[in-house]
Amino acid sequence: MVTINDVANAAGVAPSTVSYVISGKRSISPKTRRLVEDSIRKLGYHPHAGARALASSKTNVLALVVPLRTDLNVAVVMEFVASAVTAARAHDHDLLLLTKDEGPAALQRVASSAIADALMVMDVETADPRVPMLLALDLPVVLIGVPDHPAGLSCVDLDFTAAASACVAHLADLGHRSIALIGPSPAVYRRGTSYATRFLRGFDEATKSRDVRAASHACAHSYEAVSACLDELLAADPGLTGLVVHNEAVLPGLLSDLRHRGLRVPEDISVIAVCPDSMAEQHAVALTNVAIPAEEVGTQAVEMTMRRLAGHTTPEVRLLGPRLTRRESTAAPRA
Amino acid sequence: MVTINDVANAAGVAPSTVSYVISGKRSISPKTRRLVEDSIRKLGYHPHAGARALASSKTNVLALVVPLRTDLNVAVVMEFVASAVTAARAHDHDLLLLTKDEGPAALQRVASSAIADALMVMDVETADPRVPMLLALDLPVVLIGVPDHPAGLSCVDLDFTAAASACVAHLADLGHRSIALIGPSPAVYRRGTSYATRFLRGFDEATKSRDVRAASHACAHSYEAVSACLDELLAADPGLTGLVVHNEAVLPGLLSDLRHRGLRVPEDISVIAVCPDSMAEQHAVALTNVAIPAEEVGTQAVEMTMRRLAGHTTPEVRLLGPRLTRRESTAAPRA
DNA sequence: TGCCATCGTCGATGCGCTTCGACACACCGC
DNA sequence: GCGGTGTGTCGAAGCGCATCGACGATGGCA
Repeated sequence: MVTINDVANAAGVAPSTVSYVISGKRSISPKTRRLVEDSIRKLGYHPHAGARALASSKTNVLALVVPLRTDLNVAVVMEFVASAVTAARAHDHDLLLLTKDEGPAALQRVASSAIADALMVMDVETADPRVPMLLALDLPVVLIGVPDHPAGLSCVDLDFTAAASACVAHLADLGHRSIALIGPSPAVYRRGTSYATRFLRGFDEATKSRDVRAASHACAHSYEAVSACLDELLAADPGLTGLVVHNEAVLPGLLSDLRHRGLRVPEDISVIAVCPDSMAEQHAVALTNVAIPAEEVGTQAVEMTMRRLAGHTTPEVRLLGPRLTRRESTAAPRA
Repeated sequence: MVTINDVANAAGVAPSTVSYVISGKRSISPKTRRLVEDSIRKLGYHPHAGARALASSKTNVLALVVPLRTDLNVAVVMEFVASAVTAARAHDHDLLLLTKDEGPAALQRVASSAIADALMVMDVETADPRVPMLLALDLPVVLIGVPDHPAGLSCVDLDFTAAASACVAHLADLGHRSIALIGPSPAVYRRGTSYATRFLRGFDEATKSRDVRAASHACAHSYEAVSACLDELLAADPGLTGLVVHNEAVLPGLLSDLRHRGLRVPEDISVIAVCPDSMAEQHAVALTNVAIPAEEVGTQAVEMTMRRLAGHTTPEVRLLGPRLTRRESTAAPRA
């Protein structure tokens, strides 16, 4: 292993000088800098992460807590993770992956072992049991999602309430008088997942204020569940002409089931989805959608984290405005 | 921060004794052990990861290199990652996420900074440029996939060649005389992705030996690409009755396109997919499939890594046997 | 020419832990 | 009762780095 001493010897300077060249925390003459940098390159020197962490109490590692559930949208989670890794690397940080399954104790462990400098937490629940612990942790924490009482925690997410409004407004503007929300699986609601709750709230408020008949239904991933869900919704209101789908996994099954029922999209029924754009474009009938900007949320989460690490102490709550793209799956209902 | 000294003081022993209690590397009297363990619990002591890494040159971190591409199956990647994290935690290790985009240099960095104890590398290519570098690294490395010259590297993956054989055999046994492979996107083949190449080879060999007319076609994710792909295949051989789909993302589009063409599954055309079971079951017509055992591969990869870390020096290549499940999407062709 | 301020570099110290050799004590057999 | 063999515990050293105070050199100004 090549150490800072090796570099110092090669360059004919003191180890501390090498350290200052690397960190830039003291001024260095151009001559010395060149000398040191050449030696670093020549020897292929990389500072020992452990030693650095010990001496500086900074690990340059961000921990990310992800849900392992398959009832969440894996594609979105993956996209988020990917952009977070990339953004973290851009700030010279690495990403450590934790699972929600490990529970609050894992957060304790990471914090008190000084494994990471900050925490990013996905799949936040309305009354998330981890929040009090996170507050006590005195590490910077950024939540992806918004719990009921974020207190001193930073949060970032799509504004799902506004997203729901946008969906309802789009359909209502087209003239739909009866629309239904097909939501995530019951388990997601049951544990009070932040985004599901917020979307539902937005949907309820918007349909009420637009004077539109509304129904909503949680829906598991299986084909049977989708079918049963449509059965119920159509039975409850045969005049249903608009569907807001806040459950990406269900889309393929839903569309093919509609076809089986002889319901054409958008002629007989309009469908607007909350999903990544790539997913919306992938269907035979391209879907009107509100985008889930997983990539931007990931980037933002990292940026907020880095700001906290840089000393910004005031937590921010950032809700990204929804972006609705009209494609082929929505139209005015037939008179 | 509570240190090993605090624990030692609280327990009335030397710091080194505390260390030995934790590591179990020397025998400790039951009395002392209890004393120390109580203090640890009472103080909520967690060893400082950096200090530990510095002193022992072990980080208890596994690095995993994942592809960020969206032309790979995100669900499979996610499932793999999830099981790897879980398996790693079971061995008291954490998982650091790297992206393939960072290139070979990132592997160097991780190795020489002593950020991780071992590397797991996904999305391996036939002639992967990272292989020579990995060999030089003197960290344990486990590849997910099999390059042309694994030399001294451990590998684990589904036996895609055998999987292809199984698919062909299933269709041939049912009586199909003309079948086609719909593979991953052209880009995947172009960069020589290990699993795609191996599957194609297996497909070619099996169709040849079973005397079945065969065609194969790379296929991008878009609906247009799927459509064009089917156009070509059906034009080339109107007698086509069996489809082997080695591209999960394309399944929904493919199935709905077939329906549009008036081709019923399985009456007019049989479809067998290579995809996770959950995905196969999710379609209106449940799909006969060869499972992609992402979870088991993830677990195995970690187990192999841990074995290497434990001193097992001989690299192993482990190919998991394919498991075919017959569902509703395959049947004998009509006479 | 002499003094002070500034800039660039150096040495020493300590971060929290593991590990090695040393050591104290108890217990065995003769 | 003595030497010998373990067993359990301790103290010290050192892992590779960041950081702080100190110090020499250089240049400006009087």
